[in-house]
Amino acid sequence: MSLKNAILVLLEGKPGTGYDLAQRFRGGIGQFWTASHQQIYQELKTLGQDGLVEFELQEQASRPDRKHYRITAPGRAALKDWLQATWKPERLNSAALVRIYAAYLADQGPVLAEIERNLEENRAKLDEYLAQEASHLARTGRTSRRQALVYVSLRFGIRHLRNWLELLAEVRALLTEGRVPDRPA
Amino acid sequence: MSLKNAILVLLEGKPGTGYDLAQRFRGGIGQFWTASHQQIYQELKTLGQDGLVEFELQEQASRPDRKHYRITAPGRAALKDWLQATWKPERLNSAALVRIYAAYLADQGPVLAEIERNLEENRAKLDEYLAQEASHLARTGRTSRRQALVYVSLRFGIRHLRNWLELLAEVRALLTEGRVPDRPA
DNA sequence: ATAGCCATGTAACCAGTTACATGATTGA
DNA sequence: TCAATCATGTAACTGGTTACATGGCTAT
Repeated sequence: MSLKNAILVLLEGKPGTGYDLAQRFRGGIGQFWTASHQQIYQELKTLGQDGLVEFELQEQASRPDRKHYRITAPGRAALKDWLQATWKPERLNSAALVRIYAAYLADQGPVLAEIERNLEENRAKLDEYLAQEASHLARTGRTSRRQALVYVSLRFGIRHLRNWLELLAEVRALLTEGRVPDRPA
Repeated sequence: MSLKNAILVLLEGKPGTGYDLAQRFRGGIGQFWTASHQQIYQELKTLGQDGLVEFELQEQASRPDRKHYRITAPGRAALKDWLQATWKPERLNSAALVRIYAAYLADQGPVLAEIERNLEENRAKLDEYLAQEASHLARTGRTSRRQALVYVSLRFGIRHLRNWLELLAEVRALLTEGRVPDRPA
């Protein structure tokens, strides 16, 4: 249900091929929704059958022909309906958090190694996001509603990463030095 | 894969019926992993076939007999292996974030209504978590590694909720007053 | 040469949701 | 009397992952 709408959001922003969409799911909206190319091609097919998107064939020598998709009027309407519908409770399933929660059942070595790796990864991602934020703040002139929403979403992502980093640091301190935070979060 | 291990974690903590587990998935570990009773019963069946859990039938008059499950030695071993394995990248899929990201395509009314509802819900949940934190901090004496991990996980949950609340507040300010945050997150 | 990008897809499988089914007990 | 709690499950469906398949172009 939501993959469908995430695709419509992307195509509303800018038409493109399935391949393009797969790329775009790695940055921007990819913070909040991801999809593999297999899923995307499938979904585009159904969306096409339902008339919510349409494509133009661009023939190419030596490569598969490109299908350049764009959203249709019914597609826009469906998307708007979904955006205005009531949100249903989300389930967050994080294997990493389960592993941390139960880390007392494991040997420290391998767990700490994973934590280190994750700290690195998330620090790098945070730097990226911070750079994006800086470039937003450097922009002069009034911001469109759309840009503003992208920006507050980015802020959420930044704080989310910081939260993760803090968790990982606390877990590391706990496993290595036995230190437990003594003041409220 | 992870549902399986989440169940093993729960049973490691304390044996119980499928019904019990469904309850427990609402508090504590339920912050990070949720499952419906249908999933749980299915999974317990397969875990039983694989010898990772076993059950004792407790007959009851007038109600379905209870199957009291507990983890087995091979179950514990499998869980430990999983806890020590390398973490694979997680995909976070949040429909709510997609809706916010694309809210500029919708009428404000219904979106703001959902945001209000969500603010309420999350504030209530935050209060619960804060109460749990307070009761942890009030506890005297040394904490076991296990309790400490539960505690740092809880702290993560608290900060996560605060992050959500901040996002929702920023979106509301944006949609109602057109106010865009002007200082870094 | 070898890896990575471009560009599409199918098939088998695993995970999760929704709907259906039963039925006594307890408390408001 | 109505809703919630206890206690189990099946069946159909939808969503998502993994593996497989093709094949030229470009940069190192």
